[in-house]
Amino acid sequence: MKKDKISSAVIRRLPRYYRHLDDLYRCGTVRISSSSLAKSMGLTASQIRQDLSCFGGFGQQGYGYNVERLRCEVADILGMNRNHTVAILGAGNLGRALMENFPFADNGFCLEAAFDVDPELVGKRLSGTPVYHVDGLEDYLREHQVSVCVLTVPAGVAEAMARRVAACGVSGIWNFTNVELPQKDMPNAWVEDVHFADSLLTLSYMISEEAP
Amino acid sequence: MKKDKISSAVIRRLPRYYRHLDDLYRCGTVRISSSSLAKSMGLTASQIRQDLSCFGGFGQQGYGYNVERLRCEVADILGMNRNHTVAILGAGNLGRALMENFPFADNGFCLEAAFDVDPELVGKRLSGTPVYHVDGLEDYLREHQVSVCVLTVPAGVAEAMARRVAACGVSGIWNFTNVELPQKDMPNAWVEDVHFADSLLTLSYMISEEAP
DNA sequence: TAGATTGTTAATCGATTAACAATC
DNA sequence: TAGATTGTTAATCGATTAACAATC
Repeated sequence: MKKDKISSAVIRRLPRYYRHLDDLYRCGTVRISSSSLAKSMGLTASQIRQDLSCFGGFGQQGYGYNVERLRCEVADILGMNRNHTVAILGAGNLGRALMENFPFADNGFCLEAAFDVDPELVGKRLSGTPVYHVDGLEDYLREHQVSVCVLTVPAGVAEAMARRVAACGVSGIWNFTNVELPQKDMPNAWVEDVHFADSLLTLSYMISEEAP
Repeated sequence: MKKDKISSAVIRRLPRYYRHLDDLYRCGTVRISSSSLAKSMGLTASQIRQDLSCFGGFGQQGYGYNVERLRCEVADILGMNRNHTVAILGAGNLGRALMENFPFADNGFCLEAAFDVDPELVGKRLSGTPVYHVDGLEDYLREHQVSVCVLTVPAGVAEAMARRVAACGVSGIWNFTNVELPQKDMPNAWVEDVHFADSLLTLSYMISEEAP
């Protein structure tokens, strides 16, 4: 039975379901039961059935789930077929690493532009993506529908940039800076953080504490 | 009262506590109560007191917490003062972005070496860090105590590299590849994932679903 | 002392797991 | 049909919040 409000615990598991289903699909697996998927993912079958049932009944008694169908359903739930667009703010090492290596298209995003202040970069293309000067950011955002801005700018300008793009109606900010952008200060945009330091410190705790 | 087994929910909040305490410390704040820290972090005071009490009693009734002291305690809990060392596997864009921009030292890690196969890079230094050929990885790890290896290699070789370093006694693997490295297959090393795609897809779900 | 705030115990809430009727 | 497996309801477990005595 479809649920109204999905808990964030469930949402955070969806991309992993997608990844596993995509692997299975590429391997040619046709069907899978909740229990075998659970086994390969290190979850319980109950949890998988509960999670999926938040969005509808995608399985069949006695059979399990059709991999291709379920993969598509999860992709749809995640919004992978909505022609989302993305612009990168800050074409330093990290910004370029994402431009050159991250498969935006495979995740349903079209990378359309990058912005920087470096005159060496502005006007060029990096991996096919045009780099514009940050001064033209607002004009660009007015003229192009951008769903998500990637924040790979220096920490000092992170908050200002976030406010600028949020004010222009961008729906999401993918924040790679170490700066906290409180959701309450960005009333119009969702903020998703990738805090490298938090991740490394978690690992630091684990290795300091005990062996796995 | 010190607890034995700390839940991962608590552990994942510790780096954020550290970040906020460090900010307060740098601003010269001397003391803080659980309720004002809670307010600025968007948590409840109860939760903060519960979390901290897993590790000991760091506060004082009627006063609150001494910022400098609590910052040090959290740093200690996180293992930031253990002279951890780190080596980067894969000096592509992402590896270089980490080498040049990520403050390993501020997080208690000493960046000692990078490994790659590119003859253009091997033998050089990047941001002061020597780059060695991957062929010498095992020899290096035998002679140097490396706590954590950063996995910024192409997906195709990720699992093989992970096994190699785990076999050499590395305690942690900081995994930036999109490949899943099941903890059960790495019995000796903790794996901490930074899955860019999972993060972006979570954001994709949020912006597809509703405004914040 | 009076006021403030902790650490901890108890109550509540939510998420995970187990069980099972429905059914392919 | 018999066996398998779902979707869902109920039971359990764990995490968060509330309350309050202790005490600085």
